[in-house]
Amino acid sequence: MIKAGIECNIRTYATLIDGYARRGSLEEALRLCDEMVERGLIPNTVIYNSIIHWLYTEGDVEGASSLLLDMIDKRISPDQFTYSILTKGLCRNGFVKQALEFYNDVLEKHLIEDTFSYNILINHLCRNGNLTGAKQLLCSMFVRGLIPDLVTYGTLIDGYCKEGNIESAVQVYENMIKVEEKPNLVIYNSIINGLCKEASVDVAKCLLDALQRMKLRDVITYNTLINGYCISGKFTEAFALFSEMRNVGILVNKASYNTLINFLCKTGCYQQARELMKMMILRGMAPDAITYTTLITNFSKNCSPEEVIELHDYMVLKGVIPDRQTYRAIVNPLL
DNA sequence: CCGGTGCCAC
Repeated sequence: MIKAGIECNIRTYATLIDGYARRGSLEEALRLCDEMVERGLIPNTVIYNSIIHWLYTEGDVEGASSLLLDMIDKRISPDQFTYSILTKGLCRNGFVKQALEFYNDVLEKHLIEDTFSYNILINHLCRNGNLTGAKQLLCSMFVRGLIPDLVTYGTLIDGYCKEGNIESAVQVYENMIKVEEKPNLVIYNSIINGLCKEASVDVAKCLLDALQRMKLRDVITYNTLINGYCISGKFTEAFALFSEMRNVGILVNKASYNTLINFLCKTGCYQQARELMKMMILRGMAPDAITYTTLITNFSKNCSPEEVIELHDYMVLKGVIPDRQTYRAIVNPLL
């Protein structure tokens, strides 16, 4: 663009900066910020939002905070994106209480009314098992005149399903239907997961068949049910479903393999588990940190230290980035 | 140009 004499504007830089940050190159993103300033362009709210978001994702709460202060200092006004980014950043780094306080503060000042931030808070309360708090937040949305959307309902349904409280999940589902919201695939997947975890795999399978007829299913639907079969000890069905995916045109992913590898390990089939890991490599999928943790923890309990180290070396050679905790706790002491 | 939900481990 520069060579062609087309001027790069803030939007050009914002796109590049977010792209680099998204790919994990925060340093390059920050370098581009400097570059644009040198060219007389001032980073706007969008750019600040993007960088703050990716700093939080990396776990750099301090870096994110100082950038926020810098933003305020330079009188670049935060918007509803900023608030939701802060809400999620605080939550995911363990500051759920602060996030709630922050959000109440923002609401009291009538700065913003935003479903996104509510959804984030509800999600984190659910994950911490505080379904009562999550439900209260839903109520306070109504009080503030905010309309819950599919994500709000889906988040609560998932929360209740994970808690094993199918009755409440159904209640939320029915309320959702009343306000004319049709469930989306994400919600169906949560329900399938809930059914599997309370040992109703067969009901879950019926739901999958129904979704199949509507052509409404994806790799997560299948993975969830494969996991459900594994939980119930139905390996034949699990592997059958794994094979069936190819026929219906849904590509297996790393999670599909990881699920089966885990349950092969749990039933003592360590060599088969390792073979399946090699199979995923042959299919062009490098093992990930979860494959690594699954195999290493199970091998360390049941196989020789040499085998564990050999396994570690092999996976690293194939491109895995070892899970730090697993490496420190298990592999490192063996070296 | 930036934010929210679902599958796999510990």
